[in-house]
Amino acid sequence: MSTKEQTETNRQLRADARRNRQRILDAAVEVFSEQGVDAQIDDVARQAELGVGTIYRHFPTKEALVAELVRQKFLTFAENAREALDADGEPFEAFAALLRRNAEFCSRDAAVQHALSASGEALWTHAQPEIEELVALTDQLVTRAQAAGTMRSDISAHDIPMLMCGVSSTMSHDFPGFDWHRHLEFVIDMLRASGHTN
Amino acid sequence: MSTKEQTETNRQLRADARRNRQRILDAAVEVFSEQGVDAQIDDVARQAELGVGTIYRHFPTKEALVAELVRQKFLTFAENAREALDADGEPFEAFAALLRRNAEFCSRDAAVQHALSASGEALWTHAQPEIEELVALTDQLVTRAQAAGTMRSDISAHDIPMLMCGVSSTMSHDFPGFDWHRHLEFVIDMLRASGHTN
Amino acid sequence: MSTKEQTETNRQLRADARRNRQRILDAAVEVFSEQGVDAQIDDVARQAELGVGTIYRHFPTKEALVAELVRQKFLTFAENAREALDADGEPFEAFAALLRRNAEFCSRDAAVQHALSASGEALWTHAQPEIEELVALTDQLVTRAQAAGTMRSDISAHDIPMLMCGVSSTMSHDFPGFDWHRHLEFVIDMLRASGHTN
Amino acid sequence: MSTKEQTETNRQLRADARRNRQRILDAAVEVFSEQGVDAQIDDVARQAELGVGTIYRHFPTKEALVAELVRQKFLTFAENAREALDADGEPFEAFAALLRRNAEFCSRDAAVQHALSASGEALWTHAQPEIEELVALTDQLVTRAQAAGTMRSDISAHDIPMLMCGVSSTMSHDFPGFDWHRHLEFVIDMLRASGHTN
DNA sequence: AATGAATGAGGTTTCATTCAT
DNA sequence: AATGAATGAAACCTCATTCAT
Repeated sequence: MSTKEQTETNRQLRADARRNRQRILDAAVEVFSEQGVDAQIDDVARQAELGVGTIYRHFPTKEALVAELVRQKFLTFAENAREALDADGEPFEAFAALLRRNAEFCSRDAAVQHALSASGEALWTHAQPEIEELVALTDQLVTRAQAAGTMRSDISAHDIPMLMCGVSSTMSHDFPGFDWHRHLEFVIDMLRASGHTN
Repeated sequence: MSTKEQTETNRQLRADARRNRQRILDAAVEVFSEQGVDAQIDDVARQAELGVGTIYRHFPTKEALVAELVRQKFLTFAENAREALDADGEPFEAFAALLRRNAEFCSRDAAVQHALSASGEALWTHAQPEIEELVALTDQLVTRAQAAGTMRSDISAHDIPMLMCGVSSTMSHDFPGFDWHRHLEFVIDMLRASGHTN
Repeated sequence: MSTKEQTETNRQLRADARRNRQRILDAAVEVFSEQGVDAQIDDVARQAELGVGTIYRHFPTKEALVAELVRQKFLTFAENAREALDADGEPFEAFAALLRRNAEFCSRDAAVQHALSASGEALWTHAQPEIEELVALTDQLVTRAQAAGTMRSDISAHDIPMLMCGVSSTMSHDFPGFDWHRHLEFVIDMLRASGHTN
Repeated sequence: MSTKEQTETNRQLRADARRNRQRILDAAVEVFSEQGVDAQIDDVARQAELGVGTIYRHFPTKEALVAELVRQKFLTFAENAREALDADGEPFEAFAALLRRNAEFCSRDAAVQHALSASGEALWTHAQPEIEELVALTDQLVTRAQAAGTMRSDISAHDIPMLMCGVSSTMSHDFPGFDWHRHLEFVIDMLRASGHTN
């Protein structure tokens, strides 16, 4: 077998493995969203149409799988934040649009929400770099909006995940009267510099 | 055994039983706060210095015990709300004081917070009467503050548990930068009629 | 319930538990002897006619169960050695009788034999006190027989377990021609001071 | 492809295959010696720097691989025995030298020792021819030494593997005071005709 | 009524073996 | 022929719940 063929074969295999890895992550989102993180790995395997062993080949423990789900969520948040930073338009409104986008994204899979409430710090540490980037980007967005005078000046970048986490908690409780869209708009209104309505 | 002795024995037993029931609830708060609702019944029993069997005499399942914890929490919320309704002073400030008091109460035991994120609807239904009373009282408090012109007029009684639930979620994450006192003050700001600062 | 009754009840329960503990140990000997230490805990449970959980209540891990089996074996060795020390008669012959007795005892359950070859040091450490006592007693027996001039003078107490371990290894292989009785007699002959035949 | 090319390719492949087979056996000795026969096939593959699939091409099951290891050990024993038979010098001393040589050889890889204690008869049967040859050669060596009057006359060829197996068991236990060199010398003493010291 | 030992279904994880590339 | 990803039966262990004392 020539070197080229060898390389292509390897790539092929890796592509296969990579596709399975994605299948696992997708299945995990699906299953954990429906049943909470206490769902069984066997159910994830069944959803992914793969053997349990395959999951354990990709993720050494169940916790590692959940941690990766968390990381991917923060990765998306950070990507969205980067786009918001590049976007034209009024800084505060761009920021508000980002919050709505991220909340919408969260509402589509409850998996990570469940995960975060149930589990320990190991989850945060795995996503450390992504979290740090998100905070840095948020800081830029906040600073820019405050400079424009359209965001409350006493808001810090750290307040945003805290408030958004609150919005997310509204999503995961089906208590009567709970409405995360409404919760989010309260938050956005509060962040806006008083006197500035859009 | 004479009737009198029988009665005294019964009284004795009932007093014992009542005390044990309370020991169990206290132990459950302690243990679930520390370890989450996934803590074992055996741990609750050990903390209560009782046998597991005794817990099952008082609560048919683990879920029933957790549900009772939830109910008691709403009971306290309702009691506090009743007191706030009786209190003198500016209606909005009285309401804000209630929120601070309830949040403080929540922060002292994380048990229910953990419980709510992990479990299903059975929890809500067990506490139905207490929840309904709480909503009714909240409605009165909200209406009164809105009549005084110091609370945003578009707030409904249902928004309060939703926003407070968000504050509670801040308590149960030890994410860097999270501070539930700060979150709560943001919420109070959200509720206040614009132009009215205390 | 009176204090006396209470105490009796506890004793009753403990007696029950103690009997089950013994059932587990007996079952473990039976199963590990037949199938080796790789046998499943479920099989031990079935043999003991108990649930798996009961085994795990008595022994935290499978290894702990095996370690206890080892400890009990050394306990018996030490008891036998103590009896040999008390026995009348020629010191070397008393010692030889002890070796035959211990070997016979070993041959009746191969469980520990299997265990020792398969597992690590954790096993030794659990039985440390029993091993030390056995060595001390062996030392006395050896010294006494050497003083009587009927045992080779260059033998040390540590040689005995080493040689007996060799005899045991003969038991656990069903290689054609292997005969542990014969192996043991070679060992005893070798230990005897030359010129002294019984 | 020309016939010549075909042949060369085949030769190439066969040489490759032979080299891989040896790599596997070497890796197996290395890994099983360190971790016991419970080590994973994946570990053997990693040590051999080959894929697991390649191991399964050469050996149908894990047991077959272990059995081959056992066979090779007996092969070496038989070779050594043949050399001992050819050697000049006092027959008993030549035999003792053989035992020392074989023990030394065993002590360098504990793999087979571990294997034998853990596994069943399939191992013996695979090595049947080599074992039979070893026994035949041992018989000649024993007879010769007995004829010379330097070995106990009641020793049979079957006693030798039994006693040596005991020495090997000393190698695989790191129990305090165990010393296989010392054990081996005791065995040699057992075999020596009384009154003949070297 | 209280106890805590016993239960066993069910969860996570491992690993010999197969098979697509 | 070689690779190593995939498989899934089977192992260990947990824990809500039951039940004999």
